[in-house]
Amino acid sequence: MSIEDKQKPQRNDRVTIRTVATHAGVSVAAVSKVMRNAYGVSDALRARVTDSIEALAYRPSRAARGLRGRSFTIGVLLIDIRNPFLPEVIAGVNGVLAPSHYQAMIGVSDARVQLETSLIESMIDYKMDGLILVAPRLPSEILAKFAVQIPIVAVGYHDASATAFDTVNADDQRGAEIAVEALLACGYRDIEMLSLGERQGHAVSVVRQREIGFRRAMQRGGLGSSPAIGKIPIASPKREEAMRKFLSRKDRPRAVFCWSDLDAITLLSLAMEMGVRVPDDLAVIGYDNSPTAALGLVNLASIDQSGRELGQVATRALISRIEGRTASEHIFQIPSLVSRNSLTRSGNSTDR
Amino acid sequence: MSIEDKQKPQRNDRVTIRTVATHAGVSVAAVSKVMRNAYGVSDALRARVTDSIEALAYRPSRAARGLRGRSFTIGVLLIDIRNPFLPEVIAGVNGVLAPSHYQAMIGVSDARVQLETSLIESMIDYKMDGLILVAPRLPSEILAKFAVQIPIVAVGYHDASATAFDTVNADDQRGAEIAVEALLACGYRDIEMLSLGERQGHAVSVVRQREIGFRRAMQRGGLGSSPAIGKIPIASPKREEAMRKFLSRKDRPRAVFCWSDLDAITLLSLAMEMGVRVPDDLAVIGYDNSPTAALGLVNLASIDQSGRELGQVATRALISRIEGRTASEHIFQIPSLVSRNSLTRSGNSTDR
DNA sequence: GACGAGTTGTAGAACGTTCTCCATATAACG
DNA sequence: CGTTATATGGAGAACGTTCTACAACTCGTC
Repeated sequence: MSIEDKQKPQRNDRVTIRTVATHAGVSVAAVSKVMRNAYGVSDALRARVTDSIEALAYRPSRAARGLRGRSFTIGVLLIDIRNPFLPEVIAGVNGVLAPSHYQAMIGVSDARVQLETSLIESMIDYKMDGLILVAPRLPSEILAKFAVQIPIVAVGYHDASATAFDTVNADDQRGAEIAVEALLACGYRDIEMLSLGERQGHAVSVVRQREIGFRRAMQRGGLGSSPAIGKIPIASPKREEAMRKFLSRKDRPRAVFCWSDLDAITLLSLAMEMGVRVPDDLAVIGYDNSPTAALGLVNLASIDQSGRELGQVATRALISRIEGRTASEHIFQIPSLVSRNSLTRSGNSTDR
Repeated sequence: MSIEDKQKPQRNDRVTIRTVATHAGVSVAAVSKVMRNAYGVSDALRARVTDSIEALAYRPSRAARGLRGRSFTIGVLLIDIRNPFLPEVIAGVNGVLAPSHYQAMIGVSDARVQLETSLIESMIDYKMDGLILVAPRLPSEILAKFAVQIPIVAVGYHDASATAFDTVNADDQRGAEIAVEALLACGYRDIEMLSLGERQGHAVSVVRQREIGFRRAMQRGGLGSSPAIGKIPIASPKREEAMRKFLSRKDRPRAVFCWSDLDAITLLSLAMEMGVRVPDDLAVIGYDNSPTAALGLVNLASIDQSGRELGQVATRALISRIEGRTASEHIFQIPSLVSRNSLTRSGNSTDR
């Protein structure tokens, strides 16, 4: 009320918790209590404070919150923003988060381990409340080390033995089996898989899981003990080259299971260009059931794992962990087949 | 056990600036100076401190930094993560940021003004150093209000009169003109545009700009003073419905310019299903030159605006603004045509 | 030797929250 | 009326940085 007070208001025009406290005629601690709806607040006080908050349009500073307590933000780490499967996961996360007071911040690692590490560290340094890592590249021990500092749920990361963090996956082994079974049911016997040729592909990755499922289903179907699995490079000039080579092989198989729609669609495209008829000369089945696969022009049969659902489940798991759960959870979803013309002329879509 | 507890004032094992200071035998302020490489540090001191930082694997807390000074993070706001054009922008941003000490955090607004506002506020509350807003929905006055609190660069937002923030755009009017000119050059005269039917579509949006360019080029080509512009709803059941209706019109035009590849590709797909031959019955030209458009199966002619480049330019502009520039900049890029089979049989791709 | 100028390092006050005590007021009980 | 329990509000110490003063020391220079 004295001269000092008169001189102070000229500072910053940011509305802080102190501004609210002054406006409501209560202490800073009281305002904080109301915000966190902590114990020991009378209805009258609560009303007065919420009114002031409203009137001043006060928003707590996330930075300051993070310094002391929770920041009400969860970090999402994406390996690659181009894969059309990932937006679905985000949609699922945002859907669950929307009605809550949490918000998602996304980091994109471009599949570089270096960047992945530094993004995770940044998110920890921001004191985010939890992390959803989508198909991370880092080994399990490292993730476990991070998980000590912050709740973590890994999506598309097969490590059911992890105790420090949760995992949410579609059953990729089963998905591959379903694909093979569908091909067998259509009468194809000469089947190969086209997988991803990555250097750092560890056993926990979805790709390796799909390979395992592929092998098992092939053996179970009596098609040899070590079925052929071709590797497609990631980067662009070599990628198409490898596919063309595959398509022009004289001993090209009759059907192919492709690890991802991303590659399956390009394969379909190149097949058309090279005059290889689908499905008459080559049946193709992809993975992810991406929007593009559903296009009439493309009409690619694919294994559907609902990215949206994966995102939702992961978010719920993360929140429960943030709120105190310590035992780790490992959740599986069962994928399903979406049949289309690339599998057989009587797919579920238009056939001309 | 209890003794250990007593002796454990070491509390959390987090390495802070204080830990480093103790380890190096200097003051906290000295460490801070080295970090910020501020004036008044001897080589000897610097060496000692950097050694300690290295030895302790110290990372400054972003939360604490944000509370006081810069946080070395820039926020990117995406309207919609599904549009394949946006990942390109992100790639551009990350490319420029990678060698610097800045990092990008992404928020997804799903085109909801409410969420857009709250994400921007959150990013401000995190004391991020700057914001890149991609195709924001908020009106210019509101953005200007935010821009007082934080440096802002808007991408895909046509408001060259804004003084509070920068804009980076492809020249969408010109892009539409190029599309029309290409159609004219192929001999088509009966041309319509398919645009986006959005309620809140304000004049600054790229869509409206493309409409303006379309009209101007049509008039210039002597094709009427108010050429037809159809509107396609965003949401999924009505969207396809509107396209089918368009395709089955008896007075269907001979050529169509579509505001986005997203819709153009679906249109192509539906055209095939309905037996409308492209380009023989209907020529189509899209916008964005998305990866899918380039597929042999799709072969969609499209206007290319390099999203990557847009992202790069925007990031550089933002950094220069963070580092002190106050005069606003409004940058334009010129788009170009990528001709493919949907425009004419002699597109630049395979024609059989 | 006194004085300024320059250089190098430090103390300590912010920043805006959370949250643990602690003080006070009121109610309950004997 | 004491005494004790219980409900309510507040003081103030963190949290980990940044950054402004300022202290201390070294050189020249007059």
